[in-house]
Amino acid sequence: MAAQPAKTPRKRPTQRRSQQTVAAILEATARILVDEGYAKLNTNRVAEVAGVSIGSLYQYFPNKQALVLALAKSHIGREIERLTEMTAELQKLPLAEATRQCIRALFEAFSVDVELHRALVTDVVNLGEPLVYELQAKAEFAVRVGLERRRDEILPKDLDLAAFFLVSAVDSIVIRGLTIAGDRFSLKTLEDEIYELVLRYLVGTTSPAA
Amino acid sequence: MAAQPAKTPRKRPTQRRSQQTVAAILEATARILVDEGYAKLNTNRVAEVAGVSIGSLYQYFPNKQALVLALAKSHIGREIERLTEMTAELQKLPLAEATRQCIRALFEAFSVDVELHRALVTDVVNLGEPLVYELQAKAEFAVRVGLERRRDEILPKDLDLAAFFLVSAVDSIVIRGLTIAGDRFSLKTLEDEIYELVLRYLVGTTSPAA
DNA sequence: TGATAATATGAGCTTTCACTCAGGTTTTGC
DNA sequence: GCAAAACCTGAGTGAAAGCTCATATTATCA
Repeated sequence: MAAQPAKTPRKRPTQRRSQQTVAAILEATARILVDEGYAKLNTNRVAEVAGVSIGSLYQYFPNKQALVLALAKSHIGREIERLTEMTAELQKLPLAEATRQCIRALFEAFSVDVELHRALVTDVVNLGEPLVYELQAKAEFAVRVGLERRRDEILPKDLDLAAFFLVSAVDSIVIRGLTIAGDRFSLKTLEDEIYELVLRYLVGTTSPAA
Repeated sequence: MAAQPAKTPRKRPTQRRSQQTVAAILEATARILVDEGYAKLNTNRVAEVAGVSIGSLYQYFPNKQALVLALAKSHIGREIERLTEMTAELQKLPLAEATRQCIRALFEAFSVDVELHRALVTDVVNLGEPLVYELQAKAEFAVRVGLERRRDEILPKDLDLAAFFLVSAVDSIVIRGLTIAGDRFSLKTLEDEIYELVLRYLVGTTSPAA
C-alpha cells in the first residue's frame, strides 16, 4: 500500500470507447465489493476483472477511494432520484394507498441490487463520507413531506421523529429481509407485514385495504 | 500485506501477565476499530497502542482476521448473554411493562459502546462470518419466546415474522438513533417512541402505561 | 537455587498493493 | 492521409503491513 498522491485532476472519458472502459471498471468494482468486501478490493484486481489495464483505471480515477466513491455516488444517486420522483406521485393518494405504493416501490428499487446497496452503505460509512447520511436525510425529508399533508390523520406528533423512525425501520427490514432472511420470508409476506407495521404506527389500526 | 500462513494453533494465555497482554491487545483493537475503521487497522499499530510487542500479538492471535473475530465474539457474546438473562425476568410482566423494560435494557446495553457495536457489525459482516447473524437469530428467538406467551393478546399471527420485524426495526433505530442521529433526539424521546412503535405493532393501540 | 516453561521483544523478511510512466494503439478532424 | 489528441498498456517502484524467529526476560516449582 503506497501513497495516494494524485487527487483530483483526471481525464474525463469523451469517446465511447473510454466510456465503456469506465463502465467496465465500475461494474468490476461493484462485483468485487459484493462478493468479497472492501477489504479484499484492490485496484489491480479491479482492472483485471474489468478486462482493462491498471493504467487505464488510473486515467479516470485518481485513487482507490475515489473509485469506490464514484460507484457509490452513481448507485445511491439513482436511488435518491427514484425516491424523489415517487414522492410527488403519491401525494394525492389516500394514506393507506400511498403507504402501500411506497413500500412496493421501495422493494422494486432495492431488490435490483440489494447486495451492492448493503456493501456500499457498509463501506462508504467507513470511508467517513456523508453520502449515506445524505440518502437517509433525503428519504426522511420525502417521508416527512408525505406525513405533513396528513398530519391530522396520524398519531405521531413529532414528524421529524416519525420520519426518522419509518425510514430507519423500513430500510433495515427491507435490507435484512432481502439478504440475511431472504429464504425465510417471501417478498409478498414482507411487503404485507411492513404495510401493517407502518400503518399501525401511523394510525393505530389497519383498515382493510387493497 | 503479507500472507496469512499460521491459522489455528496458538498459545493460550495461562498466567495473569499474558491475560493482561491479551486484554490490552483486544482493547487496542476496539479503540482503533472505533476511531478509524477496519481498513486502517493494522497489527503493528494494534501492538503499539496496546503497549505490547508485535511478537506477543502473534503469540495469541494467528492473524489479523482472528484478532478482530475474537473481539467480535467477546463483545457480541456479552450482548447475547445480557439478552438471554433479560428475557427470563420479563416473562411474568404484562406485555406493556415487559416491552418498556426490554427497550430500556436494550438502550443500556447498547449505549455502553454503540460505536464498537456498529463497527463490529459492519466489519464482521464483511468478514463473511455468521457471528452477526447469530446475534440477530438469538435476539429473534428471545423475542419470539416472549411473544409466544402472549399470542392471544397480540395482532401478529406469524410470530417468526413478527420477531424478525421487531428485532430488525428496533436494532436499527437504536443504532442510528445513537450514532448518526445522536444529536437530534434525546435518549428519552427515542425510548418513548420505540415503545409506541412496538406496542402499536403488537396490539394496535397504546394503552397509557407507566 | 537452579531448571524448565511461559512470556515478551523487535529487527527484519516477504508479500501485497496503490500508483507511475514510457511508450504503444486507436480515433478524430482536417 | 496525416497530425494531434484521446486512449490503452503493463512492467515496475516504493511503501505499507502481515507475520516470523532468534533471543531475552520473567514466572513456576522442585
